[in-house]
Amino acid sequence: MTTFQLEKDPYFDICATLECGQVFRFAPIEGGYRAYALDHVCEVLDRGDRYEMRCDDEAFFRRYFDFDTNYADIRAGLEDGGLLSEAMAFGQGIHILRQDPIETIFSFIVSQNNHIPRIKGIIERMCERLGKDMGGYFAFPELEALAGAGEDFYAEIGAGYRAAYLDRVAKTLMETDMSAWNALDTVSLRGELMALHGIGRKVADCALLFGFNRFDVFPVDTWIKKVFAEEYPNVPADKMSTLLVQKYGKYAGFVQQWLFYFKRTKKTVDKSNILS
DNA sequence: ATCCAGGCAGATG
DNA sequence: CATCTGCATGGA
Repeated sequence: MTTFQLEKDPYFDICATLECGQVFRFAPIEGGYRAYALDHVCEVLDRGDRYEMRCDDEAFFRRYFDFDTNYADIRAGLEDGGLLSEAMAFGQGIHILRQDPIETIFSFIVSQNNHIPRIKGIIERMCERLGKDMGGYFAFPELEALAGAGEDFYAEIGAGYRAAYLDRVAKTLMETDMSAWNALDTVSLRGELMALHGIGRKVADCALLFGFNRFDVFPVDTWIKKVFAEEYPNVPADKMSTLLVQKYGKYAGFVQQWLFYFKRTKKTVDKSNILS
């Protein structure tokens, strides 16, 4: 275990970064969060003027949390003085994590037509039963373990109809040379992902954004559909996604994440206000 | 209880 | 090319 300190920055907030919906393996702890990625773990503790990072691999988590990207520059060209600016202020501390491609592929297959609490549970059970025991937590499973588990395993842990997708994608990827994928342009790489059974435009775009660091994408889910229902009436999700990439350009993925977090969280807040 | 969730594949106009 | 339907599960 190593520890390093991180001065507070207006454009990084651990809560917003983990809770915004891009990642499922984390948990709040006393004074901060514990985040898991592949076989690594990091505790992020709020010390007022700084974050204290306690982790097993400093270089891994400096990259994972995307501390080298200049968010002020990215934001500068995107402000619109309207809804987007409001969402950007709300999600001011979001960093797009640099997650593992395999972990994002399987996580977002699980996510389709599903609730976030259930998604977390299914992924957690995948790790508990197929991942390496790291002593206190479990690693995300190796592709070989995912491919050897069988469809019935995924059904047992509650994956529902996605069980067949998970099994088939794992087995297909075992036969796939993914090493050339990083050299592909975004559209070609999306094609490779969508060729996998159970991965459509939305899951592919999430993997591209969170697992392959492609920002010229705009995953369109039920929440984003609600945001743009008036601006793009009766436009199917995949076409809406293409239009939004054209509109927001090479940083469209950041815009998507701000709007998604804003819309989804605002709804929750509104509900609790009504109840209280 | 009924609806719905970070959608997808397959079938049908 | 566009639209429709079934799908497993469980939280709200």
